[in-house]
Amino acid sequence: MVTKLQAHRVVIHIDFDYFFAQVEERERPAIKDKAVVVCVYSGRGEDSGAVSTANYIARKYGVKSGMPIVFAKKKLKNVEAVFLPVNHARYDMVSQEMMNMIRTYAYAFEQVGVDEAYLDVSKRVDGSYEKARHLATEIKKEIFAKEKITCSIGIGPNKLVAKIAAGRKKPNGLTVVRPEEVQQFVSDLPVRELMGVGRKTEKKLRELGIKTIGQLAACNIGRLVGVFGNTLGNYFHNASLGIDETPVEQRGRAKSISRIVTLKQNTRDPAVMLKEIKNLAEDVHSSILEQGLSFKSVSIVAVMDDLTTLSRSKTFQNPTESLEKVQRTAKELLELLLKRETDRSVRRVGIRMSDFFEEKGQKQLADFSGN
DNA sequence: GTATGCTTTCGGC
DNA sequence: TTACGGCCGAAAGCATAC
Repeated sequence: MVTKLQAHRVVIHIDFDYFFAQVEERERPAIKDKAVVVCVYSGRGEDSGAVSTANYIARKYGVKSGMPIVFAKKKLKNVEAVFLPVNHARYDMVSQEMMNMIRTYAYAFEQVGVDEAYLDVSKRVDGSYEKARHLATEIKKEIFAKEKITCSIGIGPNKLVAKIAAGRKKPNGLTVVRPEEVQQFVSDLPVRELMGVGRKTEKKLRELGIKTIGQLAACNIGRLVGVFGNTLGNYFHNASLGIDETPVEQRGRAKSISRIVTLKQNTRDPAVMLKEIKNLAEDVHSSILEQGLSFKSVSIVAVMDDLTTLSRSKTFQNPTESLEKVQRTAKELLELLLKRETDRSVRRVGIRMSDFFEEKGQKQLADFSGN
């Protein structure tokens, strides 16, 4: 039998520090010493909406992502603070510049969202964690020199460990975890550090007496599968041991595109909702066509007054590009949803399209039409 | 039974 | 405790096909 000596991988995870707020700071030096809170305003009332990101000064006072804006204002009531609306177009531009710099360092590159990336640098550093540390320092230097943005970096033998490592020292941190240190490194950390463990899963695990990753590792795998199902149970078991074989690879195009808005006021009037949904549909539809795609599935979403989310969806027999078909389908789906929902009123509505197909002739058509 | 497809919900950032 | 965005991917749950 032929055996191949498999050297350990060396994976880098890069996380841009408090990204949206840092971009705002960079562009308005005057706010740098203040609490900066980047907000998603919902358009109902002065301060309705949620916090997207805050700088570390604001965090010191307990401001967190996802928190209602009014809550953040209370926390910062005796502090010099700046509240700004999100400017996604701006952050996307900065992100792209940064990602294009970073990707040149790696044999394999994977962007995650707007502010995170994985690099497989095994070849580049010849399996050496010392070289990887040096490389990471260089990357940080170049990013700061060219973009004036700091980031936190984690290095490990796989994506799981690299990501957790990046989160250990923030902002502007660098954490290296060598293969032989993995067990020791993860075992005392709270399970919350694992990707896929949020508030709900954390609670479920706590009810099983599991608080740390080490305790998770000690838990019988059958028990985990019993509680979380096959996929998640096995994932948790492997993750608790710092095992993750998933490759660093470029992500393809999005599998769904959606838009959602908060209504001016809660309503049960289908006409009001449909008007909004039709607008959103136009938006999503044009974005899909711009990418030369057709689609097969449409779903609508309603967030009720108690913040529970309901959805209805429909998949066509064949892919289509028709906006009219989307809007007609959305209307049917909305009626279907409201028929079953008699007491609560609706706070937010949205639309989501998925099941994309490449439209082969699209490019030429676009050229002829002058687009 | 297993594979596959569709709908709805969950959870992370 | 307050009051509450806008996305995304993927799992769960169920139905149908072979």
